[in-house]
Amino acid sequence: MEKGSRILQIYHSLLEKYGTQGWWPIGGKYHPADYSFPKNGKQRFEICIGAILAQSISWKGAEKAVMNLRKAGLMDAGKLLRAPMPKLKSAIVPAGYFNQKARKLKEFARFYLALNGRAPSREELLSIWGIGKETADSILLYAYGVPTFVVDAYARRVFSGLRLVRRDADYDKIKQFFEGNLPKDAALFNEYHALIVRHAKEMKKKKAAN
DNA sequence: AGCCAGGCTACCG
DNA sequence: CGGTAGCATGGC
Repeated sequence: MEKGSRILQIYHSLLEKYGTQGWWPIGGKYHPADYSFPKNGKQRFEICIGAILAQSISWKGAEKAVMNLRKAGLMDAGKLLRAPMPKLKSAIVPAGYFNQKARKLKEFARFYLALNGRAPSREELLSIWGIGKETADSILLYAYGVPTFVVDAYARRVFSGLRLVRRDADYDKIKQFFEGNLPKDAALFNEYHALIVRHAKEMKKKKAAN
């Protein structure tokens, strides 16, 4: 069997095994099998902020920081941009790296305002300080519904374990491998990414139990 | 009690 | 160029 053709099969078996995941919580709630988010600009901005806050930290911490920002009235590009640094930093403490992330949020807020409602390109996102490939792709897929595949450490681990990608393959190469062997469908990419993470976590649990 | 989480930048050789 | 220290917190 050719490697690429297994990609869709694996998706179906993961979906059968774990069911729909509802990867991105909106308003503190998960919405499995509903790919219609974001419903408005506020939700869209919040997903972008969450994507930045979630860098190299458990989602739990990022989520707490998102809640704090909302409570502080900062879940708005203009307000976030004008917020005093100490206030911003203290709100995002649970997400770790608060000095760096405060700057990242400000840089993103400025960029977001300048978009004036239009969708950004991947290039534009990558040009922002603090936004790398994975965060850019997460924003495109989850905040804008652009069918772009999000590669993360889990995808690398799972698929190099299956010998389908090289463990040291570069980000865009892995991304192309997925995108080139799947229908270009945002809902599918959304679910697949979530299933990969779910699967990786299940494997880890199993390993820990041994 | 250390390791690792839904990464990225800066700097080193 | 590729490799890696540094960034910070919290859960296990």
